[in-house]
Amino acid sequence: MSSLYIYNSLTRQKEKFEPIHAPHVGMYVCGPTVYNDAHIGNVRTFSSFDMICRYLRYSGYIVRYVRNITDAGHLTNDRGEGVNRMESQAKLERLEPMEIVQKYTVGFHQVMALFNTLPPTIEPTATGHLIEQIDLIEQLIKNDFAYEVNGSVYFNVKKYNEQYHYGMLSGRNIDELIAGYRDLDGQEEKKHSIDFALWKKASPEHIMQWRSPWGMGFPGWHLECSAMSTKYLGQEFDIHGGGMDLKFPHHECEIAQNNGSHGHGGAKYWLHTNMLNFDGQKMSKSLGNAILPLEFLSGSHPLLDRGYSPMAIKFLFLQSHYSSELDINIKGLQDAEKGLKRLMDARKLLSNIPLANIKPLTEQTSIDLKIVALCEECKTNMDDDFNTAKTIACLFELSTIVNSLKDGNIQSNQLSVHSVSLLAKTFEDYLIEIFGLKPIEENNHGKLDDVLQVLINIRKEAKIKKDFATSDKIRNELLEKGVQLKDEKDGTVSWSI
RNA sequence: GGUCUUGUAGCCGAGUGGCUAGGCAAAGCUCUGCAAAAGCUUCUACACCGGUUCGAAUCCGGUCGAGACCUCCA
Repeated sequence: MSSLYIYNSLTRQKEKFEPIHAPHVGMYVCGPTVYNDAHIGNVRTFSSFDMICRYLRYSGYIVRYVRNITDAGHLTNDRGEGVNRMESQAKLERLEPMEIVQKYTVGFHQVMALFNTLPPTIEPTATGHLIEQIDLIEQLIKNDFAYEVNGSVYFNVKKYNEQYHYGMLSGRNIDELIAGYRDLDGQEEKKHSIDFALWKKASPEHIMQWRSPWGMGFPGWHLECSAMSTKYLGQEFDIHGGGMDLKFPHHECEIAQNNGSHGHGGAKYWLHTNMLNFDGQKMSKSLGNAILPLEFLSGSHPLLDRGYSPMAIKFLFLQSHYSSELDINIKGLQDAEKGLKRLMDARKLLSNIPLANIKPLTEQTSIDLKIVALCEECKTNMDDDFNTAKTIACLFELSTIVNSLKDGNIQSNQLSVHSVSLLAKTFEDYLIEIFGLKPIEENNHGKLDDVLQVLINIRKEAKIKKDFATSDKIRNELLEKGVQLKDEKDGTVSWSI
C-alpha cells in the first residue's frame, strides 16, 4: 500500500511501516490533562499527530485515531505526594472539578479547531473508563505484578523486571533507577521505591474519588492509557504517540501494565514528538513561560510584538521535523508567515492558469520532467518518517515554476496538461489535505473582491490621467489595511491579503 | 551522577559516505510612472582534534559546548 518508514522509539531505528491489520491502522495519542489551558507546545504535538493521521489516510489507510482526555485528577507525582491538580484548580477557580474538566476540554477543542486539526475518531475520558481501569488492576494483581497496601495498589516493578524489561523504551536501567530514588525514599507503603501507583486511596477531603474493590480512591496516571488503548485498539495495535516528556515514566509504565496484564506491550511503533522552546528557553507549565495559543493569535503576551495566524504557527512547526526540538520566536514566526504566503499565492495562481496553450501529452519537456520529479519527491519525503520540512522545500521549488509561468519566464506551451494538473493536485494534496493549512482569510472574499474592483478601477483612471498621487494614495492606504495591490505585467491588477 | 539527543552559512532549518535542500535576511539585475510581487544572479556552511576510507559535514574515538529526561508537563 505504501512504502512508509517510521522512526520507532522502541527500537531506536527507522522501520518499514507494516500495519497489523492493513488497511486498518490503530493510533493512540496521549491527550491533554484538562486542568488548565493547553499551551502552544501541546498544539505542536497534536498538530504533528494530526499531520501523521492525515498522511496515513492520504496513503490509503483507514485510521482509528484515539486520543484521550485526562480528567481524573491525578497527583503531581507517583509517590503519593503533591496535590491533586484538578482539585486544586477547582478550589482556585471556585468550581466543581467537573466544571474545570468541562471548561478546559471545551477550550482545548476550540484551540485545536483554530489550528485546523481533525478531531480524533474516539476521544475517551479517564473518568469514563474507571471500570476498565479497575479490571486492569485486578488482572495485574491476579498475575502477581501488583499488590495492595492500605487501600492503594502498586505495580511491582522489580517482579515485572524479572520477566520483562522495565526500561526498554526509555533506556533506563532498573538498578540505577532504584539508586536514584533511594535518598528520596521515606517510610513508604510501597515495596520498592520505583513501584508506581495503580490505585490510590483517597483521603476523605478528596472530592474526586470512586469506589473500588480496595475502597474509595482514584486511578494512577499511567493506567488510563493502557486501559483505553486496549479497549479501543486491542492488545496489539500499530502506533502509540505522545510528547517526548512522556517517554519516561508514563509510556514505560504503560508498556509494563500492558505486558503485565495481557502479555503484549501494546503498540508496535512508538512515536515521540519533541519539545518547543521559546526564544531558546524551555517552555513548560512549571516554568510559567508557556505562552497560550490564543495569546499567540492576539499578540497579547508581553514577549510578542503582535498576533500571528494559527496557520503561520503551524507552518513554522511543519518546517522542522516533528522529532526535532524547535525554537519559536518572533523572527521565525515572521519568516513562516512570508513562506506560507508564498506557497498559498502559488496555489491560488495555479487555479487561474490559462489552459489554452497547454499541450496535450505528446512529448515531455525538461520542465515537465522537473515538475513530475518534484511532485513525486513530496511523497518520497513524507514516506521517510513524515519529513514535512523536505516536502515543503519541494513545494517552494514548485512555486518558483508556477511564478515563472505567470511571469512568462516559462511559456505555457512548454508544459503538458498532465504536469499542470499534477502541479495543482500536489499543492492541494500537501498544503490543504495533509498539512491541514488553510488559505488566509478566504471567506467573504466575493463581496470584498467587488469592493476592491471599484477602488482598482478608480486607481486605474487616475493612472491614465498620470495622477499618481491619487493612485499611490489608494495603494498605500489599502496596504495599511493589509490589502496589497499588484500591478501585473499584462496591465491587470491583482490583490492579496 | 545516570540515560539520551544535539552542535550545519547573518538567522531559522532539512539532509546524505562522493552529485552544493529550502525559507527568511542582504546585494545586484529584469519588470514597473514609482512601488510591491515575481523571476534571474550572488553570498557555498557543517564545533574542535584525531582515526577509518580513493573520498567524511555524513562512520568511529576523544575534547569542548548546548539541551532533554531521571519530579507534574505534549
